[in-house]
Amino acid sequence: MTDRLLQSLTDAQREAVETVDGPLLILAGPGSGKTRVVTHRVAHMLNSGIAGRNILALTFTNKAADEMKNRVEQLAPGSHVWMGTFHSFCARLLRMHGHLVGLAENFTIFDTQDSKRALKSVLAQEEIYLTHTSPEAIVDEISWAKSALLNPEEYEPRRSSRFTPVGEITKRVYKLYQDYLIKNNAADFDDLLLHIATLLRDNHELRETLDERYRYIMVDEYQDTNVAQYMIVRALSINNPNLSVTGDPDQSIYSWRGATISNILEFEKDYPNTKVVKLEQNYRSTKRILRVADALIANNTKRKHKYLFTENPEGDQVRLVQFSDGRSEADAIVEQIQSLVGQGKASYKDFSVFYRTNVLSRPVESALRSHQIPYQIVRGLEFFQRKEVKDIVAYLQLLNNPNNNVALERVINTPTRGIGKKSIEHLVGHAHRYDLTMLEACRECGLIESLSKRAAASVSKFVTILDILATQIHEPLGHLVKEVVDNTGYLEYVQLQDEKADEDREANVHELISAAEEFQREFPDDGLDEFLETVSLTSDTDDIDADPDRVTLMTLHAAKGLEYPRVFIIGVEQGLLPHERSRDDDRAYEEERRLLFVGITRAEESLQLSYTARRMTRGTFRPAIASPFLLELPREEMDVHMPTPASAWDASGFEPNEFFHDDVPDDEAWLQDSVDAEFEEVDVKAKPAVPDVAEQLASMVRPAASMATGSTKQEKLAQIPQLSEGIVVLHAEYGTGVIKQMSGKDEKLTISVEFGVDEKFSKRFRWVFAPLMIVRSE
DNA sequence: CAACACGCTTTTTTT
DNA sequence: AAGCGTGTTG
Repeated sequence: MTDRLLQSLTDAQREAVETVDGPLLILAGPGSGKTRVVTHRVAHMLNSGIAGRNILALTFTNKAADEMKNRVEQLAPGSHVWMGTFHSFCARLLRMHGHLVGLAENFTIFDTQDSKRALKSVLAQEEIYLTHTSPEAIVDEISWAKSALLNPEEYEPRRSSRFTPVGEITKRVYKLYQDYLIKNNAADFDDLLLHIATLLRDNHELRETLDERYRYIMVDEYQDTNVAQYMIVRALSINNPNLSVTGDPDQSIYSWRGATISNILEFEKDYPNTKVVKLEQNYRSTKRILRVADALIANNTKRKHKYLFTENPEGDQVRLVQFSDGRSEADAIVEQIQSLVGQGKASYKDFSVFYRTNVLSRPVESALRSHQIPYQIVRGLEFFQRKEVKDIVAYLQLLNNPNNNVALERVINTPTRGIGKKSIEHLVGHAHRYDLTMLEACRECGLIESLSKRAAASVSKFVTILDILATQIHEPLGHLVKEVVDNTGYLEYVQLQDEKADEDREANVHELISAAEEFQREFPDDGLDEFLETVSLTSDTDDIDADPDRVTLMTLHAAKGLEYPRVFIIGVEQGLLPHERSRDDDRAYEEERRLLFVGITRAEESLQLSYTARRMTRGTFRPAIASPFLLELPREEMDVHMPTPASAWDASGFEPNEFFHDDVPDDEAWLQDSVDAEFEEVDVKAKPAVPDVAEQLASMVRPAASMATGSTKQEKLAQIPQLSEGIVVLHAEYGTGVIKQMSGKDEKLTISVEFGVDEKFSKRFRWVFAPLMIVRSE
């Protein structure tokens, strides 16, 4: 068996598979058979007598985990290897050991939306009104801190947020937010990692037990691990440093989520006797596709050169096409697919379409639908994120964890039952005053004087519904979900909405019931805890209606680790790829390039990149400009299709067929022109060197990251000389104001600031502590 | 005091 | 599409 396993592998691959003990770093270029190596390695370990329960394989996405599970199952059926995402692994550990950090077994996992609501509750409680930043920005900042393993005490604003109110506010609310989560018996995504990392650091006994239990650990996509993930892996590999990681620095695309590429670059330093295996031969793509990818990525400066080669055929040129707009782009692609499938040269499952942002999928979707081509979309509008699904799930979460105030506030008036904003405010106030959960406060609604009789009656009815449902909590999941839908009258509520908005939310409710039934069939021993965990940590219901032969649509991020014979990458445009937000940041810019690199290297046989002349954004057409990355691609490998210059800007008389004539300019002037045009546009918009006050103030409405004032105590002290009466400052809550009065010195400096446009009001602050920054000094 | 309709805005990427 | 503020109706 083992021999057969090894036979099919190349020398380099076999070396990786056979290295079982000790640290192992597998540097795997795209298409180098990494998944093959990892799965064969697991099978090989099992064959050499290592128990499945001692092996842990961690991935980033559920897709990657499923893929691995399936392939290991084929090679070594019935093994008990724990394969899953970091987050699901940590969630399972936290079910067992959560009490050590204040979480009961039935804790709820808050998704991004829940986290935001939780933060809003905290802000409301603290009476913090954000005028110059957003809850999203604060949640993001907390998320960043958590993935860097900074607890509320250790947190200091990071570089980019230090000069905005975000840093100040985060410092103020991080701890409170965290306390709120614990009170709700809840953990956000980052907590799953943070709590486990903290536990492993502080609890030696637990660390040793788990280190011993998971003696062999494999981590996929190691270049995308953040500090928390790094610490977890490290903590589990001290007594048994049999850690193997795979990765490719050129495919690091998650730094925005806190991934630190140094984890992979310094792996050899962390683990002294590391064996390094390089997988360089590509088995996936044609020579041409690989050369295009290589030429592109060579433009990254912060990069080790890597040799990529393939023995695959030369293949066709990479197509580069300009379309007039997103619709013709979508239509043409769908027609290409239809035509190739019609000729019997390909089937639907060979095709996939990648894009930078989720919105770009919409025209492609509608084109596919109108041609009745089967397709699947990887997390576009995520099923479990839809309002109707989240509502039902919130009921389930509340039943499972009565401390979950976020869920309660979501469902207390959904369907509407006469409990409005004011009533909820009274309930929140009551809960806060007597330190109760929202549910407890609801039970006492008769005692709350401020609550109207009518509202109190509604609240009582709501509590009764919950109590009835609570008796069914151990029923089979499908039944339970149905009970929730029935008892709350949710279907009637949703039908009403469907009629008005011409939607089909009802279908989604039914799909959720099926999903619950399906889950129960697959995992008969699991209950509500596990179901809700799965719901929180997965985003699509892929395997429910699995028609295997369909076109796949996904973002470039989601595409990592996958491969398709025929790939389309749409919207390769300035502002999209590279994305607008990476414009001023070299490192982010290079990450955008890696993103395109990842996309290109997914293709086996054929690849088409496209951009448009104008693209619909937020309801209006804007001229689009070809991505500068396209200029970096080797012209001799490309097959360029573009319309005559005149028609590019004249959408009216434009037929899709016109795009495919062969009237291609010899030089790259057309592309260069678009790039120049962009530069001109930038120059026009560029801020004057010395902006006037009004303009400065206007730009403050959305504070830019580049504002040059400080906010640590040291920096605040250093700024004092700049202060004087009449100076304009920005307060995180109150906005801009003018310094009216100053007293005290240094740390004791107290200033009084007048805010407000029509209605003026003044506040006094100790300068070093105040969430204030200098807007304009003179 | 609640419900609903309307317009405005918002969004990079994911667990 | 969904959240938010605003205005109207009940």
